[in-house]
Amino acid sequence: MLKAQRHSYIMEKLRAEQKVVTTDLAIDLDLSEDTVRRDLNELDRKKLLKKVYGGALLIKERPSHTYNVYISAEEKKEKIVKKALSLLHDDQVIIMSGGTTNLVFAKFIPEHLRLTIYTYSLPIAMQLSQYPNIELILIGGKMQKSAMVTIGIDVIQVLSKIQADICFIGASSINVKQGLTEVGYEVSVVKKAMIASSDKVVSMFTSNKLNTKMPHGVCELQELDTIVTELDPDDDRLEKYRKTGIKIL
Amino acid sequence: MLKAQRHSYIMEKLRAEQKVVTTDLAIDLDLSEDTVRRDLNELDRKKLLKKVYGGALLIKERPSHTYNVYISAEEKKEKIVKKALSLLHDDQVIIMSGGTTNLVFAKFIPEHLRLTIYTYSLPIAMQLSQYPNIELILIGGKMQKSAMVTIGIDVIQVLSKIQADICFIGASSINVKQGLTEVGYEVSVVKKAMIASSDKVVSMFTSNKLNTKMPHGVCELQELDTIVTELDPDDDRLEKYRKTGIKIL
DNA sequence: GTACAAAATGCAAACTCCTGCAACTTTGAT
DNA sequence: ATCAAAGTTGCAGGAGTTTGCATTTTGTAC
Repeated sequence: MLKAQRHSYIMEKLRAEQKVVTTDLAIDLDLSEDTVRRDLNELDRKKLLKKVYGGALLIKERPSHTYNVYISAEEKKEKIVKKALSLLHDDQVIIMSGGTTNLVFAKFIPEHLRLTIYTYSLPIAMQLSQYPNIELILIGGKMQKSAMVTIGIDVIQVLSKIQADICFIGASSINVKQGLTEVGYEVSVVKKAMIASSDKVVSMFTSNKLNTKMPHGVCELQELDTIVTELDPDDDRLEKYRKTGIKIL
Repeated sequence: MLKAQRHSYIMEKLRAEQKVVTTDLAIDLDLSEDTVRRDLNELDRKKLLKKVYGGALLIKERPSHTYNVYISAEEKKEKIVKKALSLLHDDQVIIMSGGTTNLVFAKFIPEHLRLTIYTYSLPIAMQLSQYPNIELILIGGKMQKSAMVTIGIDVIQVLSKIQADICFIGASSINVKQGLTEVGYEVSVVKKAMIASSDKVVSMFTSNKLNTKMPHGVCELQELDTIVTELDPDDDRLEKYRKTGIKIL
C-alpha cells in the first residue's frame, strides 16, 4: 500500500471516529508502530490532524473566512471551457466578463500560460490570483453585489482604453435574430464596451441559453467570432447558428 | 506500444483501482520503470493523476469554488474591531485598506448601517457584498496577488478624487518616531493617498505591531486621529503613544 | 519516585526516483 | 533517398525516501 493511501485511510478513520490510536492503526495497516507514528507526525506537520500521546485527534475547522460560489451544471461547464482552452496562448491580453462559466474557465487555465487578464468579476479575480504567470488587472467600480461584478461608468472608461486580443463573454441569452441579450441594462453596456475593445470575441454558454431573449441587447450574432457550448459542434440544435458562419467549438 | 496507448491503459487501470504502482505497471506494459515513471510524471503535469512515491493516485476532488482567507489571532482582532464599531454611523463615506484586521471589521459591521465604502481589497469587497445597505465601490488596478489587493497608479487616481469622512487603515508597523511604516513601497503610496482623502484617519492593529519599523513611511503618528489595539487604552505599553495626544480605543 | 507504554533518534537495508547519456525511432525538409 | 532535428527508451550511478529494529528519551499513571 502506498504511503499516500495510508494517509487517506488515517484521515478517513479520523473523521469517522474523531480520534485514532497508534497501535490500532499499526494493526489495521499491517505496519510497525514506528511507521504509523511517522505518518501521524507528517499529517500533524501539515496541520491535518493533532498528534497526541497515543494517537491523534481531529483538528477543528479553523474559523477562517470562506467564500463560496455555487456553480450550476458544472460538468457541462467544464466540457465547454476545456474546448475553449485551445484559444489561449502565451502573451495574450484578455478581457473576461463575469459569470460562472467564465469562473470555471479561470480554474482550468493551464498554470504555465503567460497572460494579461482584465476582469471586473471578483470571484474570477480571486481565482486568477493563484496563477503566478498571469498579470491580473481588476477593473474597479460600483459593485453589483448579487453578481459580484463591478459595473458603471468607471468600468466602461477602463475598458474603452484597453486593446485586447480576445474577450470571453458570458451570455444570459442568445438567439439568431437578436444575438446576445442581457437581463440588466448596465451589464449590457459593459459587455458592449468589452466587445469594442477586443480583436476577437468568444462567448461561452450552456445550451439552455440558446434561443432565449432578454430585454437589453449586447450585440448581433455576427459580431461574435466563436461560440462554445457543451454540445457537439455538429448538433442539430446549433444548425441555425452554423448557417450564420460563426465558428462553433 | 505507443505512448498514447500506455497513457490510456494507465488511466483506465487507475480509474478501476484508484491507484497504480510503478513496478506493476512496468510489468503490465513490459517497459522499464523509468519509462513508466516518465509517463506518470507527464500525466501528473497534465493534472490527470497525482504522482506519489511508488505510484500514482486518482484525482477525485474537483477544483473547489471556495476561497479561504486565514486570519491569525482572530480573537484579538475581534476585540479590536468591536471597539472601533463606535466610530461608525449612518451616511458616512469610508475608505478601507486591506489586511485581515479590516476584514474582521467588515464582518462585524451592523447590518442596518447605511454606508458608502471604498476599498481596494478583494476579500473585504466580497464580505461587504453581503450587506444590502452598504454602497460598495471597489477600486480597481493591478492586482497584488499575495495580499489580494489592487495597487498602482489607478488606485491612487481614484483615491485622490474621493472625499471620505473616515478611513480605516491597517498597519504593518508603527512606532512613535517614524509613525506608520510599510513593507511594500506601493502599498505605502496607496495608504498615503487614503489619508489625504479622509477627514479622519483610524488605524487598527494588534499590539505586536507596536514599536516596529518597516522600510517605507506612510505617515507621522500625529496624522492619525485614533488608533485601536486589543489592549486596554490604559495599558503601559501604550504610554508613549498616549503622550503624543493621539486618541486610543 | 517507579513502572511501563509511547515516542524520538540513529541506523542500515531496501526501495524509488532523478539525471545524463547513448542508442534508437520518428518526423519533416531537402 | 538522405539527412538533421526532435522525441523516446533503457541503463548506470547517485541521490533521496521509506521502513523496521535497537536504543534512548519522554510522558502518564499510580
